[in-house]
Order: sequence, then C-alpha cells, then structure tokens
Amino acid sequence: MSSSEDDVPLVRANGRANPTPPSAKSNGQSSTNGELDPGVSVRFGAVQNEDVKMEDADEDAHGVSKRKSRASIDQKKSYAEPDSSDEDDQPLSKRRRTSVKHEDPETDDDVPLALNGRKLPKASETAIGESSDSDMPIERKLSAQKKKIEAKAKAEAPAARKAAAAKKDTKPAAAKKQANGVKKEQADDKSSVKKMKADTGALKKGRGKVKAESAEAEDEEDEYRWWDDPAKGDGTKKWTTLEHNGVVFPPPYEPLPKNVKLKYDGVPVTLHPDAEEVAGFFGSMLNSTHNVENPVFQKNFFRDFKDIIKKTGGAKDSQGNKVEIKEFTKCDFKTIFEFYDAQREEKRNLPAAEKKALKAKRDEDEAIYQYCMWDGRKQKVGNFRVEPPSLFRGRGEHPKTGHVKTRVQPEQITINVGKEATVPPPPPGHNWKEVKHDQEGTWLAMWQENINGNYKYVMLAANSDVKGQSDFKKFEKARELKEYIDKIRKDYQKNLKNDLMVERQKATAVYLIDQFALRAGNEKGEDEAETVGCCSLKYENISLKPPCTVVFDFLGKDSIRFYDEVQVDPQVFKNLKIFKKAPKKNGDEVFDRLTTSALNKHLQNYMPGLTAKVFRTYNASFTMSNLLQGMKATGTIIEKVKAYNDANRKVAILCNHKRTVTAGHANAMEKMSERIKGLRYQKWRLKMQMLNLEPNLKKKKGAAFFERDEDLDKEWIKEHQAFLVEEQTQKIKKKFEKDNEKRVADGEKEMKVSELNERLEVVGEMKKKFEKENKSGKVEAEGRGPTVEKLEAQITKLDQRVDTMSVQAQDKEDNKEVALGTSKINYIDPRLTVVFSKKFNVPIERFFSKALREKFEWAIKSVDEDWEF
DNA sequence: CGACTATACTCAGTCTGGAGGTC
DNA sequence: CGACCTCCAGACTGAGTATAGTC
Repeated sequence: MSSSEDDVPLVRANGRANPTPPSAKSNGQSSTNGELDPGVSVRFGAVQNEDVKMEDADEDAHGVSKRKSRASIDQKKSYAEPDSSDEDDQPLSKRRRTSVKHEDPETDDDVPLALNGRKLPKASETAIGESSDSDMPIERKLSAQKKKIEAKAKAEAPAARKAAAAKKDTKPAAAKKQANGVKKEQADDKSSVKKMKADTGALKKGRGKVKAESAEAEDEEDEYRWWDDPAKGDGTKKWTTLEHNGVVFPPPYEPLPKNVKLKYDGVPVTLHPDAEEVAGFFGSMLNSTHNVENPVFQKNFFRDFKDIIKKTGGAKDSQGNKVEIKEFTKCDFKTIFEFYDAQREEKRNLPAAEKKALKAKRDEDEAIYQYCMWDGRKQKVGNFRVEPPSLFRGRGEHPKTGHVKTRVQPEQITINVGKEATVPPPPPGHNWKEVKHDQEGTWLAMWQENINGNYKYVMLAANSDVKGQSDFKKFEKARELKEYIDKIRKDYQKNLKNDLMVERQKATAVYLIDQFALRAGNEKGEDEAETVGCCSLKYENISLKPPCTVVFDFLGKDSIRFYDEVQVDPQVFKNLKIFKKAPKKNGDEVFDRLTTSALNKHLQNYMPGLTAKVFRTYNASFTMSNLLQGMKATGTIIEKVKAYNDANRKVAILCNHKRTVTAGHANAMEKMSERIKGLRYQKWRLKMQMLNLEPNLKKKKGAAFFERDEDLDKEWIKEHQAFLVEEQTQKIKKKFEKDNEKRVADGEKEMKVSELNERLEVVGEMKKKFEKENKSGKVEAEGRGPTVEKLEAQITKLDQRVDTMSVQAQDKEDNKEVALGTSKINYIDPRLTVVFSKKFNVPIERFFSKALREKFEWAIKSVDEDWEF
C-alpha cells in the first residue's frame, strides 16, 4: 500500500476554501436532504464511474449502516479486506487526480469523498493516514507553511459567537436605589463573615469528635498542601495505605401493614414481601406521572413484577386462593400510594426538633463511614451508601426504564483497602465478594448494577486530596492545550480538504468539537437511549442551509436537546454535505469512518493526554477567562456578582447545560408581567390625578404624557380593577379571620360578620371609584394633601419599580433553562474565579458555596491575582 | 472491561421580598 | 407619612443521588 502514498495529490496552495459555496444556495431544500445542487453534481459527473457504483450500492438492501458496521470490524481487524481492490476503494485522491485534475481550482474541493457511502479500505487509509504526518510530501509542507499565516483567524471564537447569539444580557440591575443596594451589601457581608465563623466553629467541634486530628484543619501548621508538592499527582499508584469502614446498606424492606394491599381486578391480594416491595416501588411513585404513565416503564416494571411474583409463590386473595396477576391495567396501586404518601407527609410535618434529632442519630450511625484514612490523612468519602433498590428511571426514551433495580447484597461487593488495614466487616452472616488491595484505584468499594451491568464505585468526596489533584490535573491539561491549539486549528483547517475520507472526517469532527463544544460521542448500545455526540451524529441531526448555516438538532447526554443554528467554515459546510451524501439516509452516521477512539488517538499526536473532552474544558475556561478579563472593576458587589454570573451563563450556554423549566415558570412570568402592567396602570392613574389637580398641565407637558400605554386597554383595565378589588377583599377577609383567631386565643369573643361587612365597605368604595373613573375618564387625586410634586415623586418611584421588575423578569426568562452549576463545578477553572474575587474584591463566598470552597481549596489557596488561565 | 468524570433531578432547608404592623 | 420590624409564602440553593457520559 505504501505505493499509494505517492499517489496522494498535492494539496494546492490555492486550496483555500471557496468563500462562495456551491450554487446550492439556490436549492436549500435539497441540500438539507444531503443532495447536491446541480452545479456540484456536474462536477461530480467527472467521477462518473463512482456515481454508477453508488447506484449499485443503493440497491444493496443492506445499505450504509451495514457496510458501516462491517467497517468498524475491519478497522480493528485487518488489511486483507477483499473489497480493497475495488476501484472506488482507492484513495480518493487517485481518482480525483485522473478525473478532476484540470478543473477550476476553486471547485476541486467539491469532489466528493463520501463516494457512494462506501468506506475506503482500511488498509489504504491506515497506511496513508499514518505516514502523512512524518512523510508529508514537500509540497504539502510548503503549502502548510503558507497557510500558517491565515490560520490565526478563527482562534478565539467559539463562545464569543454563542455569547453574541445568546440574548443580549439585560442591563445590570443597577437602577436599584443605590442606598438600598449598599445597605444590603453590608448586611450580606456581615452575614457571610458570621457564617464563616460558624463554619470554623463547627469544624473545631467536629474535630474533637473524630480520632484523626490532623486531617482537615484550615489553620493548622502541619496542613498538607498537595498542590505545592511537586511529587504529587503523577504516576499510577494512588495510595500506600488505605483504611476505611466499607459501605452502608439501605434498611431492609418493611412490609406494608395488613390493610394496605395491591388490588387486582378490585380484589386485594397478598404478596410475598419481596414482591410486595416491588409493588411498593411502583405504588409509591404514582405521583410521578412522567414515569408511571410511560408505556415502556409500565411494560418493564410489569414484566419484572410478574417475575418476582412467580418466584415468590404467587399472589393470594384474602381466602388464600391464588390470584394470577396477568394484566397491568387491572393492578390498582392506589392504596399503596396513599400509604407511602401519608408516610412522606408525616415525615415532612415532623417538628423541626425531631427532624434534627433524627438527622443527628443518622449522622452518628454513619459517622465511621464518612471518612477514611488515605496515606494516613483523613479524607471524606463520597457516596458510601449502597444504592437502594428501586425502579430504574432511565432518562429520555430509555428502553430499560421501569426495570427493577435489585437490592445489592454484600456478596456482590468488592472492597478495596490497604493490605495492612483491617478489612471492613461485612454485615453479620454475609461475606464480601472479594477484597482487593489495588493501589492504582481510587475506589473503596465497587459492585455491578443489574440493569445495564454498569460498575458502581464508592470513591472519595469532591473535597478530598485525590479528587482535588485530578481536578487540578484536568485544568492543567486544558491550559496545556493553549500551547497546541493554534497548530491543531491550523491542521484541521487544512485537513478539512484532505483527500482521505477519514482524515476529512477527523478534521471536521475536531472542528465541531472545538467550535461548538460537542462531546466526543461514543457508540451506544441497542438497549440505551438514543443519544449522540459528535462522532455518533446521525444524518437527521444535521441540516444544511446554504450558504454556510448548519442546524444541529439532536439529543445529547441525558437526552438533553442540543439545538443550534450556526455559521460554519464553508469547507465544513461542504464536508458535511459530502458526509451526508446519498445513499446515506436517516439513521446513518454522518461520521461513518470515525470512532471516538480513533479521534482521540489522533489528538494524542498533538499533545499527550489530549482527548475530545479537554476541548470542552479548555473552551469553557478560556471563554470565562476572556469574559472576566474584559470586565471593569466598578460597581457594587451585587453588580460584580451579576457580571460574573452573566459570564458564567455564557459558558453554560456554550456547554449546553440545561435544566428543565420549573413547573410554575410560565405562570410566574405571567404574574410578573401582570404586576408590571399593574404598576404602569398605577402610574397612569397618578398622572391623571396630576391633571385633576392642575388641568393646564396637559399643555405644559404635552398630551402624550397623559396617554395610557397602548396595552392598557379598557378591557384590561376593567379586568385589572376587578382583580384589585378581589385582592383587597381577600386581604380584608383574611385579616378578619386572623384577628378573630387571635381574639379566641386571648379569650375574647369573636367579632360579628357585621364587622367584616363594615370593613369591606372600603372595597365597595373602591369599586365605585373605579366605575366613576371609567365613566368620566378622570381620576380624582388621592391621599392627604396631594400635590403635583408628591405625585411626581410617586411616579418616579413607580418607574424604578417597573425597571427593576422588568430586569428581574428578563433575567428569569433568560435563565429558565440554563443551569449555571455544572459549568462552575466542572468546567470553569476555579482559579479564574479566585482571581476575579481577589481583583474585584468580592468575597469568594459569593461565588463558591461551602462545598465548592472545599472542593476548590487548592485553587483558593494557591493563586494570586496575577494568575492567568 | 473498568474506572473515572459529568450531568440533571429531587427534596429539604434557607433565604427573601413584600405585606402588614408599629412607632 | 415614613423608617423600621416581623412574619410568611414562595423562590432559590445546595447537598445528595443516580444516571449517563468519556476514555
């Protein structure tokens, strides 16, 4: 195969992407279907024989995906692919050279690589691909050099673009009365100081309780600062000594009271506790309609439910006769639900003191599991509780949702612990599956879950040294990428036009990952939700709108929708079009020759340890860094915090971190805008009152000043007035009742209804007043000694309220489906926040909760204000 | 295959803004 | 009237959890 290398055509120095994409513009629809516009196909005519073949392929009943799966096998296996002699399996370049050589250089990029959707033989690809780096033909190198200059261009971009796209952030809430703001700030600061004191107090107290004194200690001299220890964090051995107490099992199942039973076809039935427990899983979540009404959930649950019933001797009615549970629809879990719901309610209504006591008890019982000794240092353990049995709630359309997640037995659990340490005792009468002393692992215990066969690990908490170290390493890795990013971008820019399909796909994928923060996109199994990332993007996930717009629409991790309409490099646009070329169709992968491991392997060539996910970290932190650097250190603390959060939000949008819109959101928004409208109505009334006092104001101020806002039409006003009347009525009634309650409590007798009616007279007057206003179109001045000046002052106040409320509303709307936390916890280098905090003199508590301060201790303590990402 | 990070959701607890009361 | 205090529903936060990714 090495001979084919010579056949690689030269990358032309003029091979710049055609700034004017193919005439496909004229034909947006067809391009979305991955078809090529006439102009392009004419050029394709040059490679006619392939087109013919493509039609053959089309008739091949197995289609692309089959070939594809074969491809992935080939990839690993061999170079002896029988197909490899096919003409179209030759490196594209070869054909291209014969057929397209003399074409207008501007267009030769349009030559399809995707040729009839058939993969190139692994052999040729590999051979050429591998050699291309070291054995790059001279000409290539030259052209590469030329292009060095033009490379820089895109360098910054990703978030800037997104940020711009993200709705312009509302102006700072600065409008708020300054005085108030300042006061509040001070109060806040005080409280945070207080809080800190309380924290250290608790810490000290806590320390007295546990045996290892030296461990956490913020102010102790022997405090260990691993981030100052150069020897830390490299190598694979994670610990030398390790002691811990194992895991906490969930409480055993408590059978339901005798009167609480599943009803089948109206008949209460008795089940073995093991089956009853499963019925309880379902019954207790009846309020989660989202799950319970999902047919897949029902089906999976019911299958498992029937199984366990069968295994445990069946269901019986009150006479002991066997009842066969056959149909899900005949099962009535309501009684069970009511029982559990009442239990929850009871728990919720427990007096605070009892709740506290309960928690204290639990903490005490679990205290020994909370910490471990890791190389002699006390470290917090993360999830030491074994996951309780339940119904599996897969996200999105997960085929396994509803299956019973079974109780984990000690016999399934592997313990990892130091050789010298005492092995944590399994529950009486039980054994561990295995006891290991794996010093290369950071886990303390591990088991396999029955739904997907996934491994579950007990590891240390986020604030532990190991986790801190790997977090640190993650961000250092991302920073390291800074040194390579230019080269990488330059390379993919160039390889967008590579003649080899794989290479072109690789370059395009890296482009997408870099520019749009996509995830790698591993292959997924049949029995998982159908979600995708970059490498697994499907035909239907990408639509192309000429000239250079790409619309992504797919379900990503956690089945969260990724929808974005973006401008891409013209060459990327062309490539995607090629990758989507027929016979590819819905369901087929866009990057059919790419796997995440191949992609990552490619990235490793640039930088050790570089993988797709590093780009996310890098771009998130880099974006944050830029945004923070661009800020001015002015304004109140509140304003600075808001500015920080706005930057944070942009990063979150970049990473597509979403949250579900809260149930009451639309309602809350509606309420807010009604209130704003109400304020404007009030404003108008005040103006009319001014007019009432001084009719000639209309001339002075101009008639426009006294106009009602357009949306305050008569109908709305009537409704609003009714609302105000009703509101007032309710208030008075409530007050009346409350007063009466008080009287009863004080031993006095209740007021009569007549008193209430008397009080309600105000409302009647209000109503009359409104009616009068509506008729006359005038508003009588209210209040004691009203003056125009006083009214003016009131209007100004209303204006401010309207402003602040509008800002709040806008904020709320903008934030409704953006989750800031995830990027703060995982993507934004905490040192950036620390620098910001120091430079702008905002207490770190404003940005990091206690948990985050502990997690990011290494950042808080190691960085001064000159640090840069 | 195994181990690790990343993610959204849940629920309980905390905070807050505004109404009403008091001075 | 207005500054301040209290109370409480509802909003928001954070810890914890379990699921879903990556490599």
